[in-house]
Amino acid sequence: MTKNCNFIDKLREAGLRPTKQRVKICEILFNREKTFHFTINDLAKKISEDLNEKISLATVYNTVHAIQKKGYLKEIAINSDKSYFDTNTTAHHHFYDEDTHELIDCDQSNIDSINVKNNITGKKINSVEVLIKVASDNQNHN
Amino acid sequence: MTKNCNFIDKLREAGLRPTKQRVKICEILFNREKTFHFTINDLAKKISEDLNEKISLATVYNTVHAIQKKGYLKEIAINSDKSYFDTNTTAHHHFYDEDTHELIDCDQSNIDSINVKNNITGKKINSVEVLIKVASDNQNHN
DNA sequence: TTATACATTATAATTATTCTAAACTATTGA
DNA sequence: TCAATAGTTTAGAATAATTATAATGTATAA
Ligand SMILES: [Mn+2]
Ligand SMILES: [Mn+2]
Ligand SMILES: [Zn+2]
Ligand SMILES: [Zn+2]
Repeated sequence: MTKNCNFIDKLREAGLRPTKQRVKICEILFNREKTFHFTINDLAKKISEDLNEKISLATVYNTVHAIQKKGYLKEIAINSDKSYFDTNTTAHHHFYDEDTHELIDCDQSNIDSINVKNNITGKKINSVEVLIKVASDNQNHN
Repeated sequence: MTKNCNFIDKLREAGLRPTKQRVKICEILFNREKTFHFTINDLAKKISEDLNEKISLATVYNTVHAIQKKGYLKEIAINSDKSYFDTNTTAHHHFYDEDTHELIDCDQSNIDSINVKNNITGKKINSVEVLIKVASDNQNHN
């Protein structure tokens, strides 16, 4: 998923037409070693930095959502200001740095597996995820 | 915190002038047996139902944020559409019903205490909370 | 190659939230 | 008691993220 291969086939397999814009966005998102946590704004900024041509904001939204619906991106709820997306689509936990507003993956081995003893009746569990909010150690002591 | 007492003293203790609007909002929020999870919109709707007089939306926002800053309300990040607030300010986990968009407290005894083995260097942990997303058992099987 | 379905785009609309500034009210301390 | 003051409420404007619209452009199947 993070190899420098062509995304034309990948997109096609997902039933998404491999347009220039989609291929470029996939390159940015998936041609990397590490997980990428981003907001639409982060991505749009990265596009305009990396690219000579521009991609309209509507297309960035459309493409990210299309890729997400196919299961290649995960949306993470951190605050109500904006949506965060994650190229790591596996079930995993996060650190959220309240100083930098940065999301950091928390290795599964870092937290023992969570057992929910009693679930809501008639419902099935879709995900169980931990959010660890961290901040600088030297805070202002009023 | 959930007794039918006067909120005039409570607000005053918190350094908030006990205005008519604030007292009314506190009654709605805290004069109840169970935890209340709500969005600003939920609360505004409840106010207009319960009350003959109206409270402006700006005041609802102002008041909820003022109460939250004093530590009597907690903000919960569930999705990026809107903010959720919680009258239960203790550290606790949640179920989120993706069908009804309802937040439900998860009893601490329902999940064994979570131990984060390795924290981010130079940061302190402010909270560790679990979000369990649930949905109806009988989903559409395409 | 051509028709068609799908995608991109600029721009408008929507929604949650915050800001502004004027009118109002609770509190303080003469 | 009662102004002076500081804080509060309010309608409405502004902002910011996101979604909708509709015209134009492009990928693909036949
Ligand atoms: Mn927010
Ligand atoms: Mn949204
Ligand atoms: Zn992640
Ligand atoms: Zn709760």
